[in-house]
Order: sequence, then structure tokens, then C-alpha cells
Amino acid sequence: MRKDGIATREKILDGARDLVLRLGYSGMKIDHVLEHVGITKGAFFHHFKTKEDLAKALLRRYADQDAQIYAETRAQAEKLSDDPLQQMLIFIRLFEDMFNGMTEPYPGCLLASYVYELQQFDDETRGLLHDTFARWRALLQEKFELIVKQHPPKTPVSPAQLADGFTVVLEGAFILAKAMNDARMAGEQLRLYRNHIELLFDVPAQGRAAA
Amino acid sequence: MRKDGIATREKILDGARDLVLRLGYSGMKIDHVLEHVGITKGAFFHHFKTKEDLAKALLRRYADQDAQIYAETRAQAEKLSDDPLQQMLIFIRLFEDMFNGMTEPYPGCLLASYVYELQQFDDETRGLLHDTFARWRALLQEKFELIVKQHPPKTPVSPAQLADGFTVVLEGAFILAKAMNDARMAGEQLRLYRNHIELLFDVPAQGRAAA
DNA sequence: GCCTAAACAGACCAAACGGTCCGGAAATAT
DNA sequence: ATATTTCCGGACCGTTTGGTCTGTTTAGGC
Repeated sequence: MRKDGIATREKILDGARDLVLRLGYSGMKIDHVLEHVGITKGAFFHHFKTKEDLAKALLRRYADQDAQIYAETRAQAEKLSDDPLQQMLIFIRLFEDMFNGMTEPYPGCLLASYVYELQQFDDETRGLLHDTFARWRALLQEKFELIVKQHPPKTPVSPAQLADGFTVVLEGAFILAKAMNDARMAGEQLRLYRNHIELLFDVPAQGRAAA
Repeated sequence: MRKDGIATREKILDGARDLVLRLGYSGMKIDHVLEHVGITKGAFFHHFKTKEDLAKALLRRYADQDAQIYAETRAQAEKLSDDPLQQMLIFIRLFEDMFNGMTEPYPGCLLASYVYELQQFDDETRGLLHDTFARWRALLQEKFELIVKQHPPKTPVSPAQLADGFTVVLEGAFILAKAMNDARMAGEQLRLYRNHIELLFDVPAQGRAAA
């Protein structure tokens, strides 16, 4: 058994992801995916019971990949400094670099794509979306709580709201990047977000030393 | 002539807008709109030639309404202060109040809804989206350029990027608000954005005096 | 080498969907 | 009052779309 089933399954997921990011979930038609990937209906419905089944698999995979990138970047930042504030600044800057290195297929978030068609999905999918965003918040919030303890902010702030700010900036930047056809948006706006953190915790202005 | 055609036309636009914000453009089916609004096919296609025709009308109306709210808020801010920096802070705070007063139907931006299905639309619609976001940037950028002249920023900044920051935060907050089912998101994140501006231009921390 | 099950191809189907058409009511112009 | 035009109801139509079904190929297990 197992000819190369997982390979085509991944191809389907990749193709579907591309189309969802361009056309939205409802706009992504199965026939279009078949043509895009170069397979037939039989193959598709062998791997996925329904379109909604694909939607969930797509979302789970995206959330997992995202969590991994996130964890790696975080680990890298924590290796480069012991100070939570510096870790956070490095973390943000690593994301900036990531997006500045990108081009053409303007970044977009599959989660956001789902959110704007939220009522199409069942409770399980909506719950998954909620939990994914909640996890991002929790991880960053934890870090900001450490930061606040060691570095008195110039203004009283909520670690949770600061944590959400990162995601908010990213998601918002993706939208503007697509609408304005400008891939630099994500990196620029993350830099602005970092600037906010630096001002808030009174980090002395320094030239860009990293990388 | 003119029984009450414009009234039903508006009803259709309102209903379609609601559905687009919940289901996305492709997810918004005409039959569903008919049921939601309480009319028939004949009525719909009397007012709109095609679904795409509706999409454009919807977008134009939304952009116009948005521009109006924007202009009114700006005028109000300019009436309350002569200093461009204070005007900007008041402007942001007025938006905060607007969103803090909202409840249930979590705010969402029709433009963003379109952006995540961008490839569905023709060049005209894409151009309209681009121009609308460009207008927002231009108006805020103009203000930030005045601000920078009168108030030296603690860090070198780009007025255009600062202007985009406002839209970015709004759009991003809408997404998180929907996903997390938390209507307070928009107001909170705008407050954070305002905090950034205050820190950047060294505004002394003051209690909330306005309104 | 043969059996079994996964991995696909592709015709087929029912429902949904966007759009058309025509008849009739309702309002206005003359 | 009557003609005319806007406005709308609702049956109808062709295509698209998600999904099914049957048959065929391919890759291991023994």
C-alpha cells in the first residue's frame, strides 16, 4: 500500500491554499483545484470526503506550520538574548526580515481568509480559528508580562493587548499589501510596531546591529 | 415614475452588505439576499444587471459612506484644536469612542472582505479598492507631515507609513474581533496606536479629558 | 506470481446558482 | 381617463458545482 498518496494529498493542500488566498474559500472551486494541481475528481475525493473536510485539513495544517515558524523564531530570539525585552525586539525583527525577503505572492493569512467568511463554517472550525489566535496571544502575552516586570513601561499597558497588537499589525498589513500591491507593507508596519515597543519600554535608539 | 425604487435598492444593498460581511462575496448568494430582504428575483435584477454590478455598487457606496464618516470626524477634530498633533490624537480617540459604543454586529470592513477575494474582481474594482486605501493614506499622511514639522519625532519616521498604520490597525483589529468574538478589540488597538503616536511625539501623559 | 487494498481516472448526477422573460400592478405624465 | 414607464412577482433555463459511482491501475504482502 501507500503508493504516493501523501504526496498528492500535499499537492492538493498546496494548490487549494493558493487558490483560497486569491479567491477566498467560497471562490475556491474544487474543479479549479483539480485543474490547478493536475489531478481528477476521483483522486480528490479519495483524499478528502467533502470540501469542508479539505477546509479543516487546510486550516489545521496552516495553523501547525505557523506555530512551528513561530516556535523556531522564538527559540532563535531566546538564544540571542536573555532579556525578554531584547528577545521580543529580536523576534519582531526576525519577522521583519522574513517578510522583507519575500516578493511576488504577497503574504496573506489563511486564517484571516476564513474569518471573513466565518459564517460558512461550523463550530469546530470557528473554534479552531479562535484557539489559534488565542495561542498567539498567550505566547506573546507571557513574554510581555516578563518584560513589564523588568522594564517599567512609560505608560500603563496591558500585556494581552500588546500581544494582540503584533497579530493585528500583521493581519492589517497583509490586507493593505494586497490592496495596494505593495509587498513591503508587512515589514514596514512590523518595524513601526517594534518602534512602539522600543519607545514604550524606553529602549535607547540604536543603529540596526542585527544581521 | 419612481414608485419607491430607491428604497428597495437601498434595502438590497444593506442586505447584501450584511451577508458579504458574514459570508464573503462568493458566499453571498443572490437567492439568499432575496430571502433576507424579502423580495423576488424580478426586483433584484431590475435594480442590478448582474451580481458583479451589485458588487461594484456595494463597494462604491461603502467607500463613499466611509469617506463621509472620515471627513466628519476629521472636521470635528480640527474644530477642537489647531495643533495637527492634537487633531490627530482627537481624531483617533473619536474613532475609539465610535467602536467602543458598538456591540453585536462586530465591525468589519467591506473593503477587506473584497481584498481576500481579490482575483474574483475585474481591474475596475481592484482599482477602486486601491484608490480608496490610497485616499485614506493621503489624508492622514498630509496630517502627519504637518505634525513632523512642528513636533520633532523621537525617532525618524515616515508619514506615509504612520498613516498606513492607522488603517492597518483597524483592519487587523476587525479580523481579531471576529475571530475572538470580542467587539472591544477595535477600540483597544486604536488606543494602542494612539499611545504609539503620543510616545513618538513626546506628548505628556494626561488623564482622559475629552468627552 | 497472485491477491488485496490503496490510489487514481472519468463519466455521471442532483441540486444550487446566476440570469432571462413575461405578465401585471402602481405611479406619473398628458 | 388613458397611455406610458417604472417597479416588481415568479416561472423558467442553462451552466456550474459539490459529490457519487464504477472501473482500472499500481504498489506491497506472502
